Amino acid sequence: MPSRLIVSRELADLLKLLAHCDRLRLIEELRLGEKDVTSLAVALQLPATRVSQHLALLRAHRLVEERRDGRSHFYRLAHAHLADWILDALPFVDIRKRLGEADHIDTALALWGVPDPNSTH
Amino acid sequence: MPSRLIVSRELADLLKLLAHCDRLRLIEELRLGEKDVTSLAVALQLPATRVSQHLALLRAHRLVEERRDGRSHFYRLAHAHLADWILDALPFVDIRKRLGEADHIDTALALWGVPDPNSTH
DNA sequence: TGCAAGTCTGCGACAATTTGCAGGCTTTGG
DNA sequence: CCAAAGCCTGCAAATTGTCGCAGACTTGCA
Repeated sequence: MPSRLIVSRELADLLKLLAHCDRLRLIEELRLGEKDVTSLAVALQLPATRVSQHLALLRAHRLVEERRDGRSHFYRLAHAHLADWILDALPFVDIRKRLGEADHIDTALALWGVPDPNSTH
Repeated sequence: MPSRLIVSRELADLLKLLAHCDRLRLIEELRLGEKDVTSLAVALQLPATRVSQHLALLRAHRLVEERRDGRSHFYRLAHAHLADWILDALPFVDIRKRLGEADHIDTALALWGVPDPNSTH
């Protein structure tokens, strides 16, 4: 009955893959649809090589899918609601860090196209 | 507008914290209520020192809370549905790995007290 | 007071990740 | 066919994370 152990290892691998600032931003960037490497690099202000390396990791674990058109490589999320699941983790973020930055989070959610659950209008 | 960057970093820190087999098992072990360090060590078949170190990390990020009774330290989840959120990630696990282990996952979910969504009876 | 159970922290060796750079592959356009 | 654009991979240095061990701390009990 090493089932729990096996599942835990799978989950840990998945979380390890997601536990990087750049990769999270990539996933959120793909929330609304596919983009090519250069666009992603520009959007995230990162060297294209790094973006490519991160995408290779995500691709190896089947979290993103690739489509080639000409010399551009377009990526999209393999699971449409992965980005949603990630944002669901926000309530678990240590509150101390949010002090003085609380509205940054709402702003960020808005920037990512997520309706603000605290807003009543 | 570095808001997205800030939120991504917070989330990455959180995921990094969760991205470890032992810590995930600890969290799932605490799903149904508080337990002391020795019980956890026995349940997970790990040296108590290691369990303590992992718990210290989780505590530092406010994911678990401590209660001392006598010489035992009891831990409980700070967010009751953290364990549920983690299991929600199972659909994102690379399917290749699940081949030949598919029923391990259902078994594990059952062991963790989660109703099997694939079962209709 | 003294000792043992239960747990925590600091430290050092080992292992895994990250990151930039150099070079290679494929496609487009001349 | 050649050159440039766009992207990928391999490699090595630097950073970060892991894990066991030794020692310290607190509590319960004699």
